[in-house]
Amino acid sequence: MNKRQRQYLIRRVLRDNPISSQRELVDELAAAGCEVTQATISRDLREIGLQKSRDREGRVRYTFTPVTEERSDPSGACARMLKDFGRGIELAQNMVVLRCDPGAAPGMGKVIDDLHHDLVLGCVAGDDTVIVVSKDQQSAEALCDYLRRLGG
Amino acid sequence: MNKRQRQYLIRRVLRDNPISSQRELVDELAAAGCEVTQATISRDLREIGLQKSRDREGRVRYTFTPVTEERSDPSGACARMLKDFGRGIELAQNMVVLRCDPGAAPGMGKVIDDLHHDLVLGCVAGDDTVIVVSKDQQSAEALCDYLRRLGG
DNA sequence: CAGTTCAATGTATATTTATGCATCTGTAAC
DNA sequence: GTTACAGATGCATAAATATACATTGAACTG
Repeated sequence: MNKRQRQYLIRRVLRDNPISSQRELVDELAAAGCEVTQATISRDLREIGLQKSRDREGRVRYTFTPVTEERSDPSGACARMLKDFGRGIELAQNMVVLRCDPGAAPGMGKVIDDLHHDLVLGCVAGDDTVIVVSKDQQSAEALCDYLRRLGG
Repeated sequence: MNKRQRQYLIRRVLRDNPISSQRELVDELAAAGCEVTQATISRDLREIGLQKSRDREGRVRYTFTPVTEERSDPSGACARMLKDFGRGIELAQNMVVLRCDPGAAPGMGKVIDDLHHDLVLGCVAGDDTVIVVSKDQQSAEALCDYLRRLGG
């Protein structure tokens, strides 16, 4: 179990379990066969860009707030995010509405910004929704197709 | 200095200063003539809905992530938010784009959701931008007017 | 007024997270 | 093979935040 595998595992565990402290996460990882200390987890979370927060109901949760690694491969990064966290891509007038896992939207928005795609005028990410704004409906359609292909 | 005044002061201080711990905030408040302990600050921040987070550059910041007090007066709450944090309201096709102070967008989005306004199909809040989606351009124009009036 | 209740707050402490420092491991250079 | 170096990690602890409990004071009731 190397660092990269562990960080991937962390994302999976956090996505699938309600974790409210690094201590719990250490236990979950151990159960999954990955024994590391809280210190390592602390560093991992920072590197991945995950941080503790409360949602609107006050529940504690770790959300994905990207510290994107200035990718040399923006469309690859975007494709990976779409595959990992995407839940649906819809067209709405001159916009494309992306649904994704709770907490993942900011990260999604970041990789879309990083595409520097001509058809993207700008995008805003909430918690589980990203709205990507295009010039007009026609552009949005093309963009929507593009993103769907990217997401597989 | 009562609780409400103090919490208002906290928001002002956090908006105007780079604060990275409750300890610092305690000091700033003391300098402003409000002497309370870290424990009180901790409780205040939770009540207001402010939480520590890191922005994309890794800087620590307190952001406004609302625990809105099920207002009996949604449009009043919205008006207050617009006055306190708003920076501009623009029309864009079938959308209204609200700019606001960094970190304030989620709170802004929440109070707009709470309006349950007929013209609002939905909205997504980023960090300093809220996109409010309406049915068509005409509706968006009406909505834009409404919000501008609300914000004074 | 005495008694009751409740919100606000401080104190002390628990809990959670971050980090300085030492160690280990693997790789590259010689 | 040996030395040098860098990244990853643990250990111990510091720093930051949350909270259990006690206290106070204001508002209300009889």
